[in-house]
Amino acid sequence: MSENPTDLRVVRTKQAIRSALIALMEEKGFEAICVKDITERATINRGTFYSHYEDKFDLMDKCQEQLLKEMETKIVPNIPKLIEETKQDDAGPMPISALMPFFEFLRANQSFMKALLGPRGDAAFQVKMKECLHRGLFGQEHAIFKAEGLLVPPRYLASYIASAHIGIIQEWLNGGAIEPPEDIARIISGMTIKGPLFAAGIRQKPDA
Amino acid sequence: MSENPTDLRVVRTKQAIRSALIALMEEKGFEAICVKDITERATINRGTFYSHYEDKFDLMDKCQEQLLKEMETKIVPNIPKLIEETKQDDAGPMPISALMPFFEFLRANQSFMKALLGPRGDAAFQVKMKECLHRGLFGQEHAIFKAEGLLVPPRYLASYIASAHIGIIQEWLNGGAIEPPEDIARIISGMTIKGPLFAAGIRQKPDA
DNA sequence: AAGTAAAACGACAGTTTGTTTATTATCTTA
DNA sequence: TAAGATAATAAACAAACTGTCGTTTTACTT
Repeated sequence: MSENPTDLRVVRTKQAIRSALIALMEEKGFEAICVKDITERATINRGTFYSHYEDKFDLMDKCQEQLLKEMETKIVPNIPKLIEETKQDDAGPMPISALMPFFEFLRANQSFMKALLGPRGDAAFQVKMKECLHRGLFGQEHAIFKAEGLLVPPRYLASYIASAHIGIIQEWLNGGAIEPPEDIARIISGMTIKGPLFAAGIRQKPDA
Repeated sequence: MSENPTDLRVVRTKQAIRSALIALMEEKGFEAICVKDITERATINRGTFYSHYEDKFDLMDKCQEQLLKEMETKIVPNIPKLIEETKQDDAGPMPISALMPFFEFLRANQSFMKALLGPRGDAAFQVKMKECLHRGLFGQEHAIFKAEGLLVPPRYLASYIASAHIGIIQEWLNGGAIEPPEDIARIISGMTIKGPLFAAGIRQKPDA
């Protein structure tokens, strides 16, 4: 309810609860977590949990919402830049600078992201994240892809690209996000623009 | 334990349990299902459930395992054909015939697949399915992609392609799998071989 | 330093879980 | 088709988790 919690106790408890959630997600997965687990890990009273959240699902929702809100911030403002770079590219370097804030954000929130997108994560979050990417790429007034004249139904184009990106992110996080964000941005852009097989060096010169 | 259940009672109950699981998955999602729900829906005694499965997770595992086993059957035997078609294509029709059994299988198991891959589904299943696709494409002796000379790390190539495919499948199932399998196969192949942007008609003639 | 609000504590009934018992129903096969 | 085997039912059990409440204690704000 409280928008701006000024009381330090509230801030502390909420932080403890969220940290506990993330830690437990990595250990057991959300499904196996019960409220008792969370409160024990956060060393707070169980009743206190219920004074902040309805149940563990409510907690999860709030955490995801916050994350997605921030995430969108890292994408939307960079769309115009991305369009520029995508258009002018053909042989030169891949358009990566526009994607950097996004991947840096993912790395900064590594543990939670990994837990959410991992095998014990939340399928609903993947859907939300796809929608986020979708809005970022298609929902703008200066959208990359005008929905006219496509050879493939827009839904499928969007699904393909969004899912592929999430797949790369999962792989990246799963390996500990060792590679610098630039590398990942380059890999993703290359495969999306030139096509996965071509970018990988398997197919050569695909002409119509 | 029993490999081949000859007793009709066993067959009946197991079938009832699985049907109940699928129905409830669509309604509430796996997370919200309890054993009591399943047994009530299946109109069997709760004790009977426990004589067949350890818990709802065990049931889920068994169902997924069976599905994945069959699924692999629809992919692996068609890999050689797929390679042929992928190689010879450049301007002609997309290689689709090799993918048909796979998409037909998905459609035949529509409700369960949709539930598993949907927002209330199981993230672990998506991972397993990606591994399945991965094995199908990379794990063969006559693999499509030799792991040498790739411009993109093989892990990322595989993740990209597998995730993109699953994304398309999700979109397809989510819309009720209205389009015939051929159409979906064509869309998927096109984007993978020529690249999503090119296949969509946004970029033209991508040369190195 | 006083007033206020949060957190802790402990208890509550209601569910769900997994196990176990004795009993009934049903299938297999001889 | 009858006998024996085995699956399914019914009912009860402790244990764990849930969500809620009222009271007491703690600690933050001003």
